[in-house]
Amino acid sequence: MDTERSAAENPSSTAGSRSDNGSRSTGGPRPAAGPRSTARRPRGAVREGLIAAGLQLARAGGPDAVVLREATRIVGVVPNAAYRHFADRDELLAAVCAAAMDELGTRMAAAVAAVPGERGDADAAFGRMAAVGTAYLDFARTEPKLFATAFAVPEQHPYFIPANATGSDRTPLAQLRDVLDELVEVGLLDPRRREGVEFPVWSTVHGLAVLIEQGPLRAAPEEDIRLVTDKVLGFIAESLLAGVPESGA
Amino acid sequence: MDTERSAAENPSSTAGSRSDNGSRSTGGPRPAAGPRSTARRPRGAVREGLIAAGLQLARAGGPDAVVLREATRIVGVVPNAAYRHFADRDELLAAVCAAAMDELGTRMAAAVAAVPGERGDADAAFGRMAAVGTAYLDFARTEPKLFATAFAVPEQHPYFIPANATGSDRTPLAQLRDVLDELVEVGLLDPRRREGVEFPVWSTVHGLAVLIEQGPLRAAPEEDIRLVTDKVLGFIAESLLAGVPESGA
DNA sequence: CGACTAGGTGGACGCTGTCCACATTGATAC
DNA sequence: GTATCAATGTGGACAGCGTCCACCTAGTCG
Repeated sequence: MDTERSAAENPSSTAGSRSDNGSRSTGGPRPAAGPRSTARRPRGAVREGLIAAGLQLARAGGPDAVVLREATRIVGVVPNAAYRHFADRDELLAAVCAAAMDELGTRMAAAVAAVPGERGDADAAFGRMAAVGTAYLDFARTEPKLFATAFAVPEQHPYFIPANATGSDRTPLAQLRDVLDELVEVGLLDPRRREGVEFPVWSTVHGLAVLIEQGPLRAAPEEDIRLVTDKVLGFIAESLLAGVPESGA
Repeated sequence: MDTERSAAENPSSTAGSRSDNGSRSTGGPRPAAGPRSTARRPRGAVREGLIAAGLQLARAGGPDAVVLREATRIVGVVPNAAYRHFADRDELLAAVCAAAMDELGTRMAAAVAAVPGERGDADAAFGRMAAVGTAYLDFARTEPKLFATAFAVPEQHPYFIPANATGSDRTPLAQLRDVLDELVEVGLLDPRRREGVEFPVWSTVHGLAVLIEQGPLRAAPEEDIRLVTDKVLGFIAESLLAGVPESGA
């Protein structure tokens, strides 16, 4: 929540005693706390900082809270500085959305990795499928604004920016596909039903998350939410695994 | 680019052509065309007009395009006049969202009513279930911005405002429940699976609509969209109508 | 060493939501 | 019939926003 580079908390100085008056040089008594000098940060620092600041704003207030001027304020630069790194506010927002999506993917990957059992083990496969769905919903519930932001990419900007950064092979969809493949491998899912089945599953989980966090169900009491969630997840599992020879159990 | 704000400059106020102008011109130094009259429209006209204007803006640009000042401009009043009818912009937006949801419900009802066959007929029941889902998706596809608006109710404002206006007892959820009940009546859905099953179904259809219209699938080619849609709807139908094995689970 | 450029700065514009004080109306109380 | 009053419209103002323009500076490279 705290930015390491927030040295610019100076209170808005509307009619300020701006010390920028005199020319540079002269080794003047530059106030240490207000380094308003130009072009001194390491390369890419401002851009990274703006995205981080935008992410912080999005976490607190959703996509609409990603305000360009506020982000620059957090970073400690003047609003126009942002235009050296982003064409406009939408491009900044798109980068923030990508970062939010990345965080969703990271959390899902962590949840999946936390399920014990090697690949090939049926119980583990089932557990990982559950983990994928649960992590998705958990993210939506614990970080609702960030979840909304991940899916608030402005029009004209593509989803899943070919990120070279954190492994883009860990997008939510990729992870879902992986776990579905594993279900087939261990025999819990009929291979003939595999093709394209990620979309019904994704739609269901995503729809539930959206209805609960942003939709008509958002005001429902916690108990109802749990009931509905169980019903929906149970429906998916039942539908997916239907017609499979009961292995023990 | 704000410069392309464009459009909506037409002075066509949706409110009646009630010429309030001439009756009491104070004579002199007024621009003749100036709509300077005060408090003369029929009761509720401005409020209704603002909602209609907001709906029109939402249809074209989504919830963010519901700009208070623009709505007042369309109606032909000064911005502050809106504050006599709505506490703030969010309250106007909430009313517009309710109207958008109403339109969704109306279209669904029309689609359901268009399916021939009396209640009790299995084919008709199945057709109506399909109509509910298809109408939902059709609305999302033909009016994407309005669909987004229907689900963009500001926090603090409740969904499904108890509208006495257009028969809004036919909310999307109510219609879905109704058609599911009919499926049970005609024997297409196991009564034991009926309880709460509207939520998985709703989640799936809603999730699909959101993913396609606002989410990562929005840039997909039309053919893929159709493929995914068929897959998802098929999945629901199959899962719903499948004879349930006597597993209590 | 001088020129170029990436990246910072300040100022300004039009737009927005919202607050204030004021004006006019139609209805109602006397 | 007139005075009062709540409802409703008006005009002006403010801060905050995104964005454009002109300028300046630090570091790099020929």
